Amino acid sequence: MSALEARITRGDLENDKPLPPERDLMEEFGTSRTVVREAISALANRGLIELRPRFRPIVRKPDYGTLINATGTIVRYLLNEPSGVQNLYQSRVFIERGLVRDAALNATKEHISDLKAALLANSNAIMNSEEFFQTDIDFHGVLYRISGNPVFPAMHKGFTSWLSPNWARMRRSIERNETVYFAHKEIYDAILERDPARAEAALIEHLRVAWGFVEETF
Amino acid sequence: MSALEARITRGDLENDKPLPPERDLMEEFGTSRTVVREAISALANRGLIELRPRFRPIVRKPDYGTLINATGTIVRYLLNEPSGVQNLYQSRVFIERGLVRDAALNATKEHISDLKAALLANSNAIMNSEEFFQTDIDFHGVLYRISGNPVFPAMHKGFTSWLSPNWARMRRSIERNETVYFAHKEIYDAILERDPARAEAALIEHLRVAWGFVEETF
DNA sequence: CAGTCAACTTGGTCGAACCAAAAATCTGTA
DNA sequence: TACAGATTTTTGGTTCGACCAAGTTGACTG
Repeated sequence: MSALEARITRGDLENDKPLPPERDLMEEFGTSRTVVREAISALANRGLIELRPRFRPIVRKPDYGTLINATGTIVRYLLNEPSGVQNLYQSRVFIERGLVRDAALNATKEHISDLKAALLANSNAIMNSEEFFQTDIDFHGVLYRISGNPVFPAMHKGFTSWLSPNWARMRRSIERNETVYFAHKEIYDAILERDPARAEAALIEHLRVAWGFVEETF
Repeated sequence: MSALEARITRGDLENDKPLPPERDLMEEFGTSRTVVREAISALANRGLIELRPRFRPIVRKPDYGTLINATGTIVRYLLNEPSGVQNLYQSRVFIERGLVRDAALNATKEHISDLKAALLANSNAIMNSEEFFQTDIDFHGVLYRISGNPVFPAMHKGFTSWLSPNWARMRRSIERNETVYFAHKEIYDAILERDPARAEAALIEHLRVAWGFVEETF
């Protein structure tokens, strides 16, 4: 049963390597194949194993990303509840407010440089809404990375994948891209000037406006 | 397979009610019991179903708390990795910094009253380290509730359950309880005075000191 | 009417079997 | 010998039937 889980978490099964065949495992644990399969599917649901049909299960050392993946199903359900989207979006705003404040206070030259590059890519994509969407995500992604804590990039991945369905419905236009770009620039400038309050204010305004764009399509 | 999941998320299976027997489900979906069982265990692993041995599975409408429960296994693994605990604790500090800032800015009279009550309970428990531990958690819990966003209390539950193993090892004493209490009071006072910067500073110092208490026992 | 015990229900496990696709092996040709 | 194709073996996915033990139900008894 969960002895299998132990074998994985203990690490005596290497990462990215296929699991032993089910028939070997049932012999090793002295149990039936039914039990082995249930254990495997349980581990797969928790993200410790990657399961492709007809292929040997692959051991995945869990990282903060698998955490996000594992929660996907439930989050998607919660988003369908009253104010589910709002609660999540509000959480995102909360996080990013803290992130930009910290960025303004602590960002290194490299971080600033990354941010500038993301901003440039953002600017270059204004005419192409498809591409702009991605550079938009990337710009915010840099903010999450500046924290230096791997938890935050994972959260960013979660936010984007969970909220993008709503986001994707948004009507796009070059003017809106420009609006977003200038908002990003304002955030960048505030960080450059080491002004956390201004950075936070700029971010709040940015996400408020963006939320308005999304809401408009209900 | 996932048609079962649909039946639950669609809500035509009531919350807190037992699932139909496996043998009925296999008839309903025209599949074997093995498949039904795998589907059920999959849902259980995601927290949509509560599974007690020998009892009928109980449908659980997922909330933000089940999200935390579902991630427990993976988080516990991540905590065993290098700087896993540090990453999580740092995330907690980050969140609470934002929370106390917002509390200082937006807390209502009721919130302040709740906080005051939590502080009082904290004070009353100084002589009893066991009880103090709980009131300590509760005090921070109020901070999470003030946000008004159900995501945050769930995060609080996660932080406490994930970090408490480390926390529990901490050597306790009345002096330390007093130190913690005064730190809480400082945070409370700053919120009362609507001073976000001071509240944040007090919280940072508080959690820095507390971390030191924990680290001391490595 | 309450308590008890037997019969039924139901989740947990097992074993055997079959299928299809992947992996490994073999074979024949160049 | 080397390589491509055919063949065999392995292996995951699924089904069926059976058994056990614990929970549930209900009838029977005092």
